[in-house]
Parts: sequence; structure tokens; C-alpha cells
Amino acid sequence: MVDRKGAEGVPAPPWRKTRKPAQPKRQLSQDLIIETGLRILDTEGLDALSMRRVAQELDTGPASLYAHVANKEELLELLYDRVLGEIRLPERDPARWKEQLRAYALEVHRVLMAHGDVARAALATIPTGENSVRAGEFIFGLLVEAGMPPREAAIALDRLSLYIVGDAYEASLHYTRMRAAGFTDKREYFESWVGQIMTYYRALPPEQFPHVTKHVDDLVDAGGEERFRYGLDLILDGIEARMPGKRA
Amino acid sequence: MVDRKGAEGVPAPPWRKTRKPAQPKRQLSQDLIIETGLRILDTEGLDALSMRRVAQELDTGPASLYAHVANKEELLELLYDRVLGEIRLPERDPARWKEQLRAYALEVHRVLMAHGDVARAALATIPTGENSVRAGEFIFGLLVEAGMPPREAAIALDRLSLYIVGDAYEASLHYTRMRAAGFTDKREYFESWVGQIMTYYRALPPEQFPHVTKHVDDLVDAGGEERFRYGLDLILDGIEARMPGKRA
DNA sequence: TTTAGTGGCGAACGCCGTTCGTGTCAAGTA
DNA sequence: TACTTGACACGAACGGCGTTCGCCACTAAA
Repeated sequence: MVDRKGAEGVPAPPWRKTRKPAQPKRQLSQDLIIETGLRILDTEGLDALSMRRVAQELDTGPASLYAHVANKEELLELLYDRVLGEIRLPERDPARWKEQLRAYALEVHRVLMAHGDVARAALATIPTGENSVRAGEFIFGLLVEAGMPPREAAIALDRLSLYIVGDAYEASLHYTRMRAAGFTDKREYFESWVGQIMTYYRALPPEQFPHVTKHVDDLVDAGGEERFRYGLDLILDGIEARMPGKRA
Repeated sequence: MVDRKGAEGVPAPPWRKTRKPAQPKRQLSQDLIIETGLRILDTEGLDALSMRRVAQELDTGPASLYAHVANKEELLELLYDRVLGEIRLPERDPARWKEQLRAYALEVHRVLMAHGDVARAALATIPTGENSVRAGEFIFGLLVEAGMPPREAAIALDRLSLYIVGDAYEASLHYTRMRAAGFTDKREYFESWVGQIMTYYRALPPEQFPHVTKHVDDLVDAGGEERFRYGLDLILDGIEARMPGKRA
């Protein structure tokens, strides 16, 4: 009551707790919470994303968040959909469905990877957000318009999504593990952790595991992007083979 | 020091706490802990699997477990490998590699599903346990002996594993969600939860989402096993197309 | 000026994983 | 037989979590 703008020049008496520094305390809102959550997710990872942490960032207590967000799970869903909002979809062209499907998959993968840990929140969710519906309409429509029976197109969409998110999820686990171990450099982490595994594999009895022991390097090599593309093409080729009108 | 066997006839003074009832207190061991953990995982799900819960089941405090298990993560890895121990592998026959690969995938999937939630622990792990190495040797050897270059076989193995575990993981999330919502019957859950989603989808503006709104039933139908097989065949066909010696 | 209503949030509840220091007892040694 | 030693067991506590309850300060209406 006493702290008014005009009094700013005079220091407040020290016994009066500065309850609210003159600033009008910017309003909480779901949007603000989401943005803050996303920032934490990007810079500190999913494990650091607690309601308390978000509240702290907003200079308040955790209880305040529950007026705008039902619970943590809902917050994660909102975060996921926010991230999905970053994917850009081209004009649909059923004649080039395979090409477009591939580009879409790579785009989603890219976006998920760009937000390190969000995939870990994603897999735990059944997508109902606006942006994920939009993406669903794109893919599903593409396949249907290319001639695939709707039921089959639905399954194909589901499998493709599972693959994309699953891969991103796995990658984010490595990322998390790396951070937990205190590494900041990918190369360092790789050499430390993966090195251990390689040593272990090499120490296995060769008569019992001839192939594994002989090709440790190939097995253990992370090579993320290449692996993702390989599996993606596996799936796309499979879909193509099942597409009616294809030589069949 | 005072409680001796000979004094058993005399009731202990009430102020002396009966520290240890005569029973020799069966020994803790890593194996016992794993079995207990697995039982909890099967009957109550991953969310109920805490160190405290395991300890309670063993009539002790959580601290006691740490003598046999480094931490919770290690316990989960051990649980996962224990479950993998249940998969049965046939004699390897490279001539029938595709058939065997398919059977293997279905077997692993079956075992993971049988232990409801274990897949949720699995995806968070880089497999180093004895049983997972054994499985790896089987698949990898099969592909290599069928003529696939080792590097490619390694990637194929990786992608296939990701798919299997990813699908089981997703299924276990539904399972968990179902339990959390208090349903015990699959049908009930399906109709309640999935029904909501269908209502939501149907309420979307048709001009913006023509395909999704028209085929809600196909999109939302869970149909787990069928979907898994569809994606599996997608992948296997893709691998076959890349197998040297195939017409190619 | 009083009142009613509402959003913000401090404090607390009951969980969690993990650690520390002590208690207990069996086996080995004198 | 008496003592020492070492390994195991574990109560208690630490610092974190998600979530709820009920009060408080404030605004808008009367």
C-alpha cells in the first residue's frame, strides 16, 4: 500500500518486508507456463522439469500453476503439442506421396531432436493436441489420396509415428545419460560410455558369441541419423510395396 | 547379549524391545530382490515399483537393498534381462532367416507383453545383460550368415529391436493408464477413454480435417496385435529387399 | 465504504531414491 | 572358551517430488 511509484527514490524501511517489489507482477497464464517449461526442457532436460522448477522460474510457488494446468501430465502434453507446432507441412501432393512422407518424417524427427528431451514426454502421450491432429490429417490424407484403404493407412500412419518418436526417444535417453554423467561433449561421452560397452563385448567368450565379438565396432557404433534413415526407408519401401496400383 | 536360547521359557521384560524374533531372517540376495521386483512389476506395474516397496515386501528397509543392487536403474536393467531370459531361441537356420526373424520378434514381443510394464524399463536401457547379448548374437548371426554385410546387419538388428520394444512400450503405457483410471476390464477402458477421443475427433471441423473426421473408427481402433504384425512385416520385407542374393 | 468473490500461493502431506552411521551376528583367531 | 574382526542389515534422515488445502490480498460491485 505504501510502496508507490512516487516513493521509489526513498529506500524502504528495512523492517518492512518488500512483499511485492513495485512491479505489477506479470500475470500467470497457460502460455507463459508452457513457454517457461519449454525453456527448461531445452536447457536442462526433462528430469529437471518439475512443477517446482517451473514455478521457481516464474517467481512463485508450485501451487499457482494448478490454476492454469490440470497437472504435470497435461503440461507435458501441452509442451509436446507446442513443439509439434514447429513442423512445417508442404502442400499435399499424392502423386509424390513417398517423397513427401519421407520429408515429413525427417522434419518431425528434426524438430523432436531439436528439443532434446521432448520425445520422452511424447511417447507417453496419445496425441490429441491441435498440431498433432493437423500432422495426422496430412499423413493420413496423403496415403488415402494415394490410394491406400483407410484402415491400412491408419495403421501405416501409426507405425510410422511410432518409429519416429521411438527413435527420438532413444536418442534423448542417450542425451540425458550423457548429461547425467557430466559430459558436455558428445565425443567424450561416446568414447567413455561406449568404450566401456565395447570392452565388455570384446571380453565375451568368442566360441559362444562368434558374430558379436567379431563385429563389435559395427554393433556399437551409434551413428544416429544414418540409422534413422535406414529404418525409415525400410518402412517406406514396405508401404510402397503395399500401395495398390503399384505393380503389386 | 542377554537373549539366549536357554532363556526362552521366561517372558522378556516388556521394556526390552523384542529386536529380533528368533527366526533367522532369510538372507537377502540379488536374486531374491529381482524376483520380488518382478512380482511387483507384474502385479502392480512399474509405477508401484519403488525401492521402498520392494524392501517392504522383503520385510526390511530400503537401505538394505543397496548392498545387492547399485541403484534403481541397475535393478531395472536386471529385471529386464531376467525377463529376456524367458525367450526361447530355436536352432539358427540362415536359409529360413526371414521366418526365424519373424518368429523371434513375435516371441520377444510376447514375453515383453506378458510382463506388462517391463518394456517401459527396457527402452531406457542399453542392453548389456547376458540374455540380451544372447538374443543379439542370434539375430545378428542370422542376418550375417544369410549374407548381409555386418554393418548393415547391425543397423537392421537395431531397428528391429527398437520397433519391438517401442511397440511394447506403447502398449504398456495404455495398460498403465488403464489401471490409473481404475479400470480392470480392457473393454471398459477402451470404451471410456477411446470413446472420448473419438468424440473429440468427430467434433473437429470437417472442412479442415476431411480425412480424419471421416475415418475416426479406423484411426482410433487400437487393435494391438494386428498393428504390430503389420509393422513387423513392413520391416521384414524391407530387409528382404536389401538382402544380397535376393533378385536385387 | 463496505462487501463479495477470486486468483495467488505458503505450508503441508505423503511419496520417492539414496546415504550415513550404527547395530548385530557368525566365523576366525588366540 | 573368550575375544576380534568383518560383513551384512537397516533405522533414520536428507533433499527432492506432485498435489491439495485454506488463507490472504486484492479488485469490482453495491
